[in-house]
Amino acid sequence: MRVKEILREILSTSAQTAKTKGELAFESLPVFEIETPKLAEHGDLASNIALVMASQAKRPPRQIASILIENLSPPPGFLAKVEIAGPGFINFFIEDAYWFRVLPEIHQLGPAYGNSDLGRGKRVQVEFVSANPTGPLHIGHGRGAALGDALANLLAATGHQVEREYYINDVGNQMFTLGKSLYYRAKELQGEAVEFPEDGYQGDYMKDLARQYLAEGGSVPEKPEEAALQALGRYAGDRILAGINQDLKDFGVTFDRWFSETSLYEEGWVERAFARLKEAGLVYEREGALWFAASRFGDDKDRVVRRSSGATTYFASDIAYHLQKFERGFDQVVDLWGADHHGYVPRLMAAAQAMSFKDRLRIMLVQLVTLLRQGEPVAMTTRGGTFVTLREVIDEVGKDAARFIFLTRRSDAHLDFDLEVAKQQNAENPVYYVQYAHARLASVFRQPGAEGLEEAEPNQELFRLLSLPEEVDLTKRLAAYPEVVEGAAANLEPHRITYFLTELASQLHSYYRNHRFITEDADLTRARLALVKGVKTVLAHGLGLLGVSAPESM
RNA sequence: GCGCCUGUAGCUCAGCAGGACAGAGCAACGGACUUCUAAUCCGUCGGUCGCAGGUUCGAAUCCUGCCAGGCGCGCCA
Repeated sequence: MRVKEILREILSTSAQTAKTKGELAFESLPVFEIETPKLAEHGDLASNIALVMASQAKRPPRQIASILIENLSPPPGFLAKVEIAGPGFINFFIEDAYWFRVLPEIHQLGPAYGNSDLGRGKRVQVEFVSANPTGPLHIGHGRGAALGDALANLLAATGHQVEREYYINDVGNQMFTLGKSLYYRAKELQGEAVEFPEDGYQGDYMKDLARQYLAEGGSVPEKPEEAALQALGRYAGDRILAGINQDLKDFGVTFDRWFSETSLYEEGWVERAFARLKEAGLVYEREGALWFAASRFGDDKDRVVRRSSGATTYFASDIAYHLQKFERGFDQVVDLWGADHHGYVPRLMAAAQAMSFKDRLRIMLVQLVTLLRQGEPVAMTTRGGTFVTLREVIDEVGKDAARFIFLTRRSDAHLDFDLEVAKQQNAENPVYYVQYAHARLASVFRQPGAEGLEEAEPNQELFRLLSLPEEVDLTKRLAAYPEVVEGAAANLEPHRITYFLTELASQLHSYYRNHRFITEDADLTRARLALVKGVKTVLAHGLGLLGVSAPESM
């Protein structure tokens, strides 16, 4: 059992005991915190229980704290010291020997240390990237990809059954525009003086695609007839999607399912969604169009789902898609969207509420990435064709550095991504700092002096030799790891892992620099190797969650 | 005009669903390699937490109002 849980239990028990003995009066035990204080003098863990009980018990917090401490019955060898501090905090100092219990646990669990069963039995879907197949992925998509993948990893590590999904908008106008763009680029290549349409996709990738199309013997009709353009659009869409798939693979991201919007129509999901809303009286006709009464669920206004032309809207597809998702039985669905779609959230949530799966849907917004090159912003628009692709970023700075940098920010904060900084392999680039810690340890275990010793079953007696403050602190950090993973998963915040790893690496580097692990004393060596083996295991686990490699050497 | 996100050290950002004197990296300055990888370590310098009120025993954190930056407000996707 974890230290925090033990404390919570003995504190609750103490309060109940005091109540029974008539020393404290309270209706029900209020919610209290147990947390790691910022300052070491305040102990390993501290609780505000006395402060939050004060109003109910009608006594000063410090007095309550003192009563609670008197009634405490901790397990033997657990507590070194308990203090009342400040306004009434209870500070707990845990026996060093107790912390070292985590080391055998890590050795035993190996790469599974850090996993938990928090989400056991829960099916979760993470839908991310879902970029329209009208052009290559750009750097903003990269952030979404890194984040979605790390989230999925976190959820999987905490015992959820996770599915990664990519939604393909392959219906409607944009496929037609894509076909039109291909058509005119092909005509240009054939030497015809045509004028490229203003609403076409300007990027050079369309020229490449046209070249490829012609090289494969594709035919270009005389006139831009609709059917021909649709076919060209499908061709281009397929090729672009294949490119996206490849880019994502090289970025370390794979999906369990690529979901086609078209299939929603083929399988009747859109009609099913309409029928369901109709039944509930939430759609109506006006000016020839069909409207969903989104304003009844907190949206600004009602929204069109079928235009007067008879064509359904993107929103209609999305309602149907989410209905389909929940019919698949997910306990939770996480949608990762670019922040430029945030205005769309209320209407989808309105639909979710109307169909009563609102509490199972979580829409996360990924703020935009401002790309810099040597401090200068780079303008990006897909249509205008000026943008830095994810492919370029992977080629220039590498998958590991890119993913790590994307995950050093909260998702709802804007991100400045400087290509030149990301490329540098120095201290400004935290990914190498963490990877280097791992590589250094790998090197230690390759030393002749480490032979055989690392295999030794670590026993508690041995850990008495770990008396340095940094050794105890490092162990405490390792012990905290599973909780950090759970917190990151529960709050959908992968950046917590990034920060944890940077701190762990920092502690390790400092320890490494000041002390030798392989020493004259075989027992001490054994103990220290057991400790740093634990560090190495946790570093590898954390990097794995982020989708960043843990190199054996650098 | 309305809505969402952001505003913490010169720069880039953390701050764990309010807690004890606000943290890290970079930059600047000064040190440390005959020793398991110096992509490292040690030290110094640096902040009215955008501003003003409010709630609380206690606020960077919650509420209100301003200010600044970003994004979005279609029978587009």
